[in-house]
Amino acid sequence: MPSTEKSIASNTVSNTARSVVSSSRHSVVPTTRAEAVFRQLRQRIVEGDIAVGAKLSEPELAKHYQISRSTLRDALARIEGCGLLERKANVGYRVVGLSTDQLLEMFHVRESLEGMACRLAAQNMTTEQIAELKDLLVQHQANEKLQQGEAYFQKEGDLDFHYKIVQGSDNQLLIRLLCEELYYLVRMYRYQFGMASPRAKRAFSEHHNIIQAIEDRDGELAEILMRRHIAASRKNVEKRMQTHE
Amino acid sequence: MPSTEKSIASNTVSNTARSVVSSSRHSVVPTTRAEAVFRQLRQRIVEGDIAVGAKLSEPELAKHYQISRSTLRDALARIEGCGLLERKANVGYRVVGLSTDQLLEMFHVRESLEGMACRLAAQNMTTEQIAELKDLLVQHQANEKLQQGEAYFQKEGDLDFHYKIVQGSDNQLLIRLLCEELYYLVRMYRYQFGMASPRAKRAFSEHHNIIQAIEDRDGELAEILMRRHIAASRKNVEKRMQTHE
DNA sequence: CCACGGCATATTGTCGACAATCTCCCTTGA
DNA sequence: TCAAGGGAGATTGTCGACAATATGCCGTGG
Repeated sequence: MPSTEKSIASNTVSNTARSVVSSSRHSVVPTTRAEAVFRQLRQRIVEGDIAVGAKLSEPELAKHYQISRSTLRDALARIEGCGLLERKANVGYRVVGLSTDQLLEMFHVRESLEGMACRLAAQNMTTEQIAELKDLLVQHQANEKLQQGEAYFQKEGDLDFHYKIVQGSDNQLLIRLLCEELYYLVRMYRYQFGMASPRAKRAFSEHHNIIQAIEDRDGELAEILMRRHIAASRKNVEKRMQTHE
Repeated sequence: MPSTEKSIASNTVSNTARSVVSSSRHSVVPTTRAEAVFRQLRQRIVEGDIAVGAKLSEPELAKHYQISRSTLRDALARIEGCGLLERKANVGYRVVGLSTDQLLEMFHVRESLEGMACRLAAQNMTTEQIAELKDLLVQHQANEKLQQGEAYFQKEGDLDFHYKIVQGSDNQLLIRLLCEELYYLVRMYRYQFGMASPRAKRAFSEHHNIIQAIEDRDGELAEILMRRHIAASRKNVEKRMQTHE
């Protein structure tokens, strides 16, 4: 049995509903020092504990984690693979910047990639996976009724929803690109920009329709709905950008 | 002048037409040992000089390139970022395997990603970029007439065509995902499977129509055409799979 | 004959130190 | 005052050695 919920469980604040929906991610225990530091550092960067655009000092970080620079550099290289760090020769690593342009770029990539994932999910998801997906939505609904307005956790739940669909695509490459590269960036943006969505209710409805299309095994429709769902989020951001500028 | 065509020049067979269309890629000179070995090793893996699925011996490679294991590991980590290597803790790096399933997965990802790239290219490409794209197609046509049947080099040119469109999308994330991660895998597959396309003429025609849609700034059509173009290649492979099985 | 366990070997993970390069500041001169 | 050049300091790149782990072989027992 997979008995590793320690580090996630240490997030004692949000245990009410969050761990229920997020428990399926990252279950294995780190095997090596570099791997452990990799995960810790990645989380710190995602959550904004290390500022965007900040330069990382190898000596300082190595001392902080009580590891050698070699081990730290191994960890940093992995984080770079997640798209969270940039490296320049003879200069070092730097947390990627988060411009609104980049945010829109991500939406475009997600629109195409998750659209395809949704099409494949309609084709490949097992009935059990679909049932889990529906359960997730029910939990979200109850969750939303409990703490309405607190859109933040709903948004983390939103990512779990997208996560499950991508997993259901049964396309390893797609899963890797989205779950191991893009979604960390997405989460970093959400921590950074707050992302109090005024679209909560509509998003729920859209999620529901997407599940319906998947259940009907209508891949074409499922893809269209997912693309519109993400495009709507993008347009929402674009509108707010124009307002605030 | 960039004086690093040694290992490429050693490929004396294909200098006739290949360097003409592919010369624009990767022109900068490597700055560090790790970077240099990174590029050499990546090319060796792409071209199949190191067999797929083969395990890489760090001591052996370090000795071969006359560098320390630390430097080599740096290079290997970068190659892993290209999706060409897999790493297992306490076991080491291994060249990724190339199953036909994975090949189909790549087609699906490219269909969605390059479809979006094409849509954005229709929107963002400059007239000069479009002109370059047309020039490229003209070169391919002349090239094809010269060595008709030799579909292999045409295929490398095909990748240049897709490359230019992705660049024209003006979406840095998209460019990174396709040009710095997926396309190396694509090229590795082509070296491995030969990929003597019977679709050469039709592909030319499809390329032409795609350019036309981009020139008309019809992003919607451009995306559809690109997706069909890639889907057709996928179906072609699927058909051959059924035949040979 | 096969399955299991332990040992020898080789490989990977980690460490600390040195070399090469960049950054910043200060001096110098116009 | 400002621009250019040089030097001190700090940071990254690279190296070789040691420790921890996996792999394969061999012997033992059933």
